[in-house]
Amino acid sequence: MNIELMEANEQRVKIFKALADPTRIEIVRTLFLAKKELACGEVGGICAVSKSNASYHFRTLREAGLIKVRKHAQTKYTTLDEATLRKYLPGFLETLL
Amino acid sequence: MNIELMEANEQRVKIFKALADPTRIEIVRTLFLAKKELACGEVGGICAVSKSNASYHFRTLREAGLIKVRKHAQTKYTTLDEATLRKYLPGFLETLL
DNA sequence: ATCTTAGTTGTATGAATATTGAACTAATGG
DNA sequence: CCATTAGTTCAATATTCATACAACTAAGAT
Repeated sequence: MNIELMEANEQRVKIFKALADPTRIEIVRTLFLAKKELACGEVGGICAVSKSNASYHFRTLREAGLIKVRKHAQTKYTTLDEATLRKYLPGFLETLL
Repeated sequence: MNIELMEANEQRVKIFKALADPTRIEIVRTLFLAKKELACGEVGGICAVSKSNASYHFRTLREAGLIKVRKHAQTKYTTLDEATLRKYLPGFLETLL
């Protein structure tokens, strides 16, 4: 059982855990469909979550490499990290259409 | 927020939960690479899991629609459910190569 | 019939996750 | 400087999930 495979599988598990939640699926779906950046606070407008909970979901997605963050003033704008998605889940985003 | 989307997302969450575990990733990977059926008891030879634990993992995968089961005598042979995989995760299996 | 083999199910336990609310930091605007 | 806004962090709680072990069912084999 080689080491590279184990590392790749760890990454896969992290990604699947990150997507194994309805709120986070909705975040990813919104980011893909709207083709625009999303701020943490806007998530509350999509699903019914508190801001601290939204922050937690964003961190989970970020740590899995699924989103990237750009900071401007107090606001953090997130976008999908397409490189990760293409590497580990090619074709997945299109199934959200 | 329409009802069809919510149902599809529930299914997505179920699938991602099912794949969010190293043992189950290995099972899926083995089924794909070996291109043969796998019996519950054989899982212990791939990862270090007890038979009841292997049974639990198979149930999780089956309930997510990721594997199909064929029974012969006492043995249950599983294969990937390619329809589900193609619908929700097209291109994923190939990333396991 | 008895023994063995393959798998399931129940219960218990510990680990990981999700959610909340309050306190906090950092940037902005008056 | 003070108030506001956006987000993070912490502690507490609730829920879900993974694992183990024992008891069980079902199908064969002798």
